[in-house]
Amino acid sequence: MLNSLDLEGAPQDTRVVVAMSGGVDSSVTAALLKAEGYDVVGVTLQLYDHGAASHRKGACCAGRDIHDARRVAGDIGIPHYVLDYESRFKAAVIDRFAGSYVAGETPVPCVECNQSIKFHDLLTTARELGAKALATGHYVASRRLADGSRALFRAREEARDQSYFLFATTREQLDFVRFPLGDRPKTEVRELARGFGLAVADKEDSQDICFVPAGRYSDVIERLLPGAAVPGDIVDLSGRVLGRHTGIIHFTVGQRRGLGIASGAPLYVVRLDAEHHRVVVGPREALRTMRMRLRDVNWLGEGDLLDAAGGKRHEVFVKVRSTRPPQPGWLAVAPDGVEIELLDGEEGVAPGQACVLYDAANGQSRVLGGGFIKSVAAYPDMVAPRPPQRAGAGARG
RNA sequence: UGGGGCGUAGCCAAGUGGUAAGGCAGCGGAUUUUGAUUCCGCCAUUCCCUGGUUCGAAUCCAGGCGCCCCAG
Repeated sequence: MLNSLDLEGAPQDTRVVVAMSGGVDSSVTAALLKAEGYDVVGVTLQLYDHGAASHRKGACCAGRDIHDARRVAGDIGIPHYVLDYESRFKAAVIDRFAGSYVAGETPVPCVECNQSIKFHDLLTTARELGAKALATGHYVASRRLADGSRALFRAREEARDQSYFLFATTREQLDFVRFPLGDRPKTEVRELARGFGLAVADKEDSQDICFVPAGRYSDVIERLLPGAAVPGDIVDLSGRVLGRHTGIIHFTVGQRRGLGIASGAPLYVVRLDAEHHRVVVGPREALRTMRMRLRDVNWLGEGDLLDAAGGKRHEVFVKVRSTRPPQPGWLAVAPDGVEIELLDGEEGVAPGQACVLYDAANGQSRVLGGGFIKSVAAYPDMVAPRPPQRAGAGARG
């Protein structure tokens, strides 16, 4: 008989470390497990600046939030530790973030953080503390399969689903991590928070990059890597120079604002050429990507990726950003990596971003894994004629 | 200094007597636990200048200034 965390033993004999950010979700996670009788230990990671970001709304893991986490731990009666992960976080997340932009890519620091801090270092720490599991407040679900291993699924509330940021979680990590909120809607979590009398019950949701204090991520890069912003040309798809920019680190594929070029129609960043410090711009149509190559693929579907693909195309549903539903596509294992083809294409697909794969378009589909986008098919290759708007599309319903 | 054309916001541009469209750029906000996108809002008391006609002028007239083109 397994307990609510799919573990052997009674809750009171089961130590669980909860990663507490100081926000509502992780606080409720801790309170929930404590209420069930688990031996809960709260751990908060101090990840960056002590003071600078402490009063900023929607941040986590520094200053004010650490105090909130400590207070919640005290209120629900669990031991609480604050661990200094600043240098680890800087090396694994912030430095790589900056390097990625300099290389003309667009990083997803939240994935890096989950991958190398929360589910790596913190997981090790949890084991050292004698925990049988590490629980977080992420909105994602994991379920025990027949063979005892665990699989990852989207959250019940699709709008809250955070699986995009967790695709890189390995099977081993998945076996140890639990997500008690994955099947609960946010409104219920807020209610639980009030029910438990948590001080953070009405705290605003976190958003934006946590370690960027005032919203300008490029300031962080320039502080970290002086001289990283190299001015260059803004060119159109044919190479004609349209203007100048102050550094490709200020841009990402799909971006419209900030180009400062008045042409009749809006211009979007189509590609970043790090080697020549050029920003390539074009019309919105040029933003559509049909194919991409992935690196550092983490496969969480059935069996081995090669077996799963079986030498042929494998139907998948694809997310290239957190805020859009999975789109239909095909996965193929090529000699030089995994290639994804999208049926309808996506706009503004940037190298460096995550490409996450699912087994269905809707509902709590299973996360099949994903990878980082290494390259996208260049625009000229992509002018494959799109079918005209189906006039009768509505008739089929 | 012969002829022709033009001058409206940072850029493009509609408006030919009735009280300054629109697009782009920019700024601000909403949305978003990555970057973007998207959406919403703001953005010329004034039309190169001066004078005139008119109840009323970006629009008509005169003069000036500035650009552009064609010139045997």
